[in-house]
Amino acid sequence: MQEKVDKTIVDSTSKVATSENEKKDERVYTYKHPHPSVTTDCVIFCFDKKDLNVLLIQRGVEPYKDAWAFPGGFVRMDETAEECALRELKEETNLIPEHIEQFHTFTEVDRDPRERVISIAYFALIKKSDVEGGDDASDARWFKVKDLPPLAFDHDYIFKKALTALKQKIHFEPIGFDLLEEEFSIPELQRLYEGILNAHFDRRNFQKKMLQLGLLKESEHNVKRKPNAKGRSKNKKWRFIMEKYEEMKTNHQFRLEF
Amino acid sequence: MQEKVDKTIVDSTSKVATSENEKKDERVYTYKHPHPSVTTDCVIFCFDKKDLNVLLIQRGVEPYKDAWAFPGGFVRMDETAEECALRELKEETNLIPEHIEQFHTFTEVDRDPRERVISIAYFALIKKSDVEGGDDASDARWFKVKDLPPLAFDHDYIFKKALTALKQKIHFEPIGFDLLEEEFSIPELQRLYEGILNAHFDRRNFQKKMLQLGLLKESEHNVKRKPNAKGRSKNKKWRFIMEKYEEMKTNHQFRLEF
DNA sequence: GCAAAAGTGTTCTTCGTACACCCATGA
DNA sequence: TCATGGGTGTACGAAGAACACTTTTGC
Repeated sequence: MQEKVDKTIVDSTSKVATSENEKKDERVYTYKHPHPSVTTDCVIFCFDKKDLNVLLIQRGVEPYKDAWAFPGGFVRMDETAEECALRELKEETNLIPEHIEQFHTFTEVDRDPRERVISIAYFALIKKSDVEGGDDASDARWFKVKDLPPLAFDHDYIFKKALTALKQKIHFEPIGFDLLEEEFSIPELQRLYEGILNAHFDRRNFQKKMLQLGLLKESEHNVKRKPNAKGRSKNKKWRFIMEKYEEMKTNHQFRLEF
Repeated sequence: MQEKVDKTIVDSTSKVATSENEKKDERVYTYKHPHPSVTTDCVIFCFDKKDLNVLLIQRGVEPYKDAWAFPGGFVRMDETAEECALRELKEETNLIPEHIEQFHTFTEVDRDPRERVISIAYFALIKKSDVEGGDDASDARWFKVKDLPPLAFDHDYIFKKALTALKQKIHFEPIGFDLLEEEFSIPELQRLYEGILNAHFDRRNFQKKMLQLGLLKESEHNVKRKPNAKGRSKNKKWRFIMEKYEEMKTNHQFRLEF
């Protein structure tokens, strides 16, 4: 009932800021109703030649000591969940993703054995070239999606949902380019799609479809050939035209499907 | 950093269950770190002849007194967010949805002026026949999606996301049937799709596509005609075959797209 | 009785799919 | 030099889109 809801809100608002004046370590926060902890977890994807990879961090303490888990941490009172996810990512792995996206919130009562923890989960995409430089944490490692170790907490389930969300999303939006370098070949792009969707496409049809979308342009660095040279040319590189995509999206002309 | 995260978890675990023995009203919950409140909000859709509708509840107290808002409330410590959404739905509107689905979690720091509140949002689908009987709350009312009043908090934004999520979902899964009666005509189904997707389809192509999916069967109550009668027959009713859909889904044969 | 809605099939065009050869690259 | 991978075009079939007439239904 509406009355009840608002009453509850008023109640729990009455936080007794017990000890603003005490020593910092002894400050506590008191509520008339129990509150869960809220964290974010981040499934970071990176694509390397043929394989989709995710970044895991090995836990140093109980519970699930030595098990692998996704990076994440507690949402602060002055930041949104997305800001939290980005901050934790930076702190724990020194990575700044090309794309980040909330995909699900996990709320099973016993998902953390210590206390009630609700986790808002994100998937993030990163280029391989961005990884070199970042990712200096010794307890962090990349794993092939097809070959993951056992994960802590409910992170197996989180991963499954993350992969599903990624697959769904890539059906509709050109987020795959966030996993590739600025310039890439069509076969690279195809391996990416095949890796994520766990499928196989005909090379020629894949290329035709991608080029028909009108979102790719040839790199200026491609070697130019004589107008009627035959057979294979040098490895062609392409670029994704973000502006074109934005334009098509606002005009509702965009439609990708694989 | 991993260390820091776990330390934080340990800290905030040290909840001082201050007063299990005191009078219930004076019991308080104390944490070493501030915790946000966590609520669920529920965007309930219902389809009526030509229009998609949502259920809103008029607020009785400040803030946003008299403004309209989605039903929802605080997540209890012993229930998942989905259980909470269903419980609140039942309590506030006496409705039991055909389908409920989490679509986004809203975490803007100032979305509630009183305190930090994170809201896990669901959309729910309900048949019109289920509404009659439920929905006895005097402060609740159905509104056409195309004609909503101003909403409380960030509920305008929540609604926009809910509608987008519903549109996305109905592209891929036959959840539209949860909004229709057990038996329905093809034109009814078409109006539903057109209403949700805000589009127009050719009647004959729509029917062809729907029947081709193989998920519909004729009602046994349809009047039978002579084998070679001409012209229009009586209004035909159809049923959705859930078992067939499940079968196709497990065999990865299903593919809907509008 | 009349206007609005609903049942019904065919044609054309578009898109997806299957498929083969030649050449560059690097082991 | 040989195997692998990459560039390129065409023909066929399936699916989507456009489209008219007749009958029922409800005002």
